[in-house]
Amino acid sequence: MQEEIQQGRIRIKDIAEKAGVSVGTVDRVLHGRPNVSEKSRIKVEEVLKRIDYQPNMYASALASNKYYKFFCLFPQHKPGEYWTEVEKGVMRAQSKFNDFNISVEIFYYDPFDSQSFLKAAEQMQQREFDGVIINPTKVEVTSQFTEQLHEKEIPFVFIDSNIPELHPLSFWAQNSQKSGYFAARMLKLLAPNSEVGIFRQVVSGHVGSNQQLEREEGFLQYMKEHHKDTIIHTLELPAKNFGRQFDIMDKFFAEHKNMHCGICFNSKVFGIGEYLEKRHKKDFRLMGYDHLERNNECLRNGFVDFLIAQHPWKQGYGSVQILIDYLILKKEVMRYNYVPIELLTAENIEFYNKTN
Amino acid sequence: MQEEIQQGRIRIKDIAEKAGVSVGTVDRVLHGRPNVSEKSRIKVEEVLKRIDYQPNMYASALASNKYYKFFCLFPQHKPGEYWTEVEKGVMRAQSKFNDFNISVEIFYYDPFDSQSFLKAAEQMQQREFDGVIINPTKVEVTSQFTEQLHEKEIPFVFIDSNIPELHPLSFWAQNSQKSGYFAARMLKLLAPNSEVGIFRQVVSGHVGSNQQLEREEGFLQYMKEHHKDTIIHTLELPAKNFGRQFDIMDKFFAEHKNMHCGICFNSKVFGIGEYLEKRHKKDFRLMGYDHLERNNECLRNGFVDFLIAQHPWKQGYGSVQILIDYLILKKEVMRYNYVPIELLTAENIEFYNKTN
DNA sequence: CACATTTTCGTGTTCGGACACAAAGGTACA
DNA sequence: TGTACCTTTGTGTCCGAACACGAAAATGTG
Repeated sequence: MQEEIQQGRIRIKDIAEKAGVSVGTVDRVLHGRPNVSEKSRIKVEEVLKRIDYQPNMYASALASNKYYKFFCLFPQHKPGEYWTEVEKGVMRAQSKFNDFNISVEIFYYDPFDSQSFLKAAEQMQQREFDGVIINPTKVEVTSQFTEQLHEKEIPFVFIDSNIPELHPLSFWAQNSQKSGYFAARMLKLLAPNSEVGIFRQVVSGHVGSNQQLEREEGFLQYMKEHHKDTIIHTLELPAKNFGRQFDIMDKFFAEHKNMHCGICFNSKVFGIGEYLEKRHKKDFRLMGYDHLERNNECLRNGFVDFLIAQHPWKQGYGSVQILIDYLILKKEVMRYNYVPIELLTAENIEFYNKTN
Repeated sequence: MQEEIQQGRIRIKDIAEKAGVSVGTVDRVLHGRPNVSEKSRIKVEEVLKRIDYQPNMYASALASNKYYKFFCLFPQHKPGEYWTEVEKGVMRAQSKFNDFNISVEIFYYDPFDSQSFLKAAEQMQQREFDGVIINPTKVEVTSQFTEQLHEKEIPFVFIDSNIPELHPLSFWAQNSQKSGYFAARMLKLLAPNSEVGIFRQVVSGHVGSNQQLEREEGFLQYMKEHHKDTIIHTLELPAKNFGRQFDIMDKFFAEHKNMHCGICFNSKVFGIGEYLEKRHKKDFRLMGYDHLERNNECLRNGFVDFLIAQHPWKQGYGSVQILIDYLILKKEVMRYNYVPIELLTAENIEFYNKTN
């Protein structure tokens, strides 16, 4: 079958022949470049209307011989944490689309220090780049950066959470509210009649991330709609060494003898799981977020029952793809991209795959 | 940033310069073609060892100017059924990789008539093709075709289920046994103390598909390991108009008053769900397989509680990708590809997305 | 050593599209 | 009618890799 010519493929040359003009003219029409007479333009457009021309993107990228630089702005993190997976996705996309002549560079900010976000942004702006992937922080801070990007007409994609009013090109995230709602349904199945504990991560006294708040909101909404009488207790624990405050936790559990299930709206649930393990507390059903090695370990040991995963890998990969589609392939891009809300259990976790 | 030359990219030309030979010689070494002196070969191989050469696949595909034809052999089906989604994935891959000069053609067989499989295979063999995606039927039948493929050295990928002893290039499927095991865990959560009903699809008296059998096997294993005392009732229903045999079903439900949950190990669970709806039977928890419009409708109405999805779209897309990686990009391919075992509920189904 | 044959190797063309450049056509004005 | 200038159009080169072809070098044979 090889060595044959496929009839289906239409080239610029074919269009030129059909329209009775040269390839140069077709090229000018296709790209909306000037210096084409009305007569020629119409001839070409007629042909384009009749046929379905799909340019060979690889030939195109090859010929244009351009180089694209994408920057990422992510929170600082330790290896093995949530953002490591996002980065893996980004890097995978970079190598996968390497032949388009792209490269990606990651910048970091301290999520607990908003000045740090702007400092990193400033560093980036001293260099040239064609697109950015941003994990947004507070609106007032993020907007300072994105306004400059809008001015320079540099597209940006939000990742992991979204701020629609800053008008990103697109975003990749999970619907936090709905995922909290789903979590509530699942927790109620695990422990239908139990009081519920919520383990909050706080930084200097208040919940840092919007995501955590939105998940809790969805969770509470489900309870209001379906199980109004459920009693909920909340324990606030500092982000540093989350779950290692054994004395506070002992007290919390001792005070609520009828609380046999709980949830943690961030990826640090292993902190609680490991506490339960230390205390040999097997009668407590626990849920949390994200496919991290330490969380998975708890799942396998039975100290976490369910994890909700949000495909960080896919978010990273997808964000790069969005920029490529928009800048290089000139395709329409989806303005919103929600990752699925997935339930991981000891029984299905081995098949939660990270490949594309 | 555009218009710059990226330092990182290495071309054949660069290798030639470093090795002090011409591009022709480098090309011969890279492809293992003859007519290269030992001396030149070593010079080139030295350079290749030092650097990490990643050929520009798009330039390569462009230059080779080959055309690849892939065939699929799938079961006949009506629109909207499971296999429609697989086909969508295949077609998406075809258009996505169109610039590699590939095209895909689908052949069908009657899953209840094994002669039909071989007839379709024969039809295919009268034409030329470079790779096949096969949904295997019985081993004895499938092997007749795959042996011929091995002789001709045409690679084939199994989809939806696997027969390892026929040595496919790769396969894409869900682990049926584990997915049944997972289903059992979930059903036990839904109705912890209830007797269980299994709704089997049978054709002329016996279960047609391996997949259904393996899922049931996994299901029973979970029950044996964790809930030995669970009472299970089985109802066999013919594939034609599955779930429309109201009289038989009425009898089944009447006979088992303590049976408040059930499962159906194939994608036709909507048949049972719609029965429950007609009978206004809200006290029965039902599980089934696959993201089909009629199943989703049952999920939304509350007559099916959980669906297990198996990414048919991804299986189709992935199978084409395997053939491309192997034949065109000459990459190592994964020999086994399991799709995740995903739980769909009314709360998360809207985010079960089919995009890549 | 002359000549034929085989092996080795470099050059040139090709793929489809982007873009530079030059040639041709058109218009304006003295 | 000639010249200047702008618009329109076609041609040629390039991107990176594949492969055909022919030249050069090595080997074989009488």
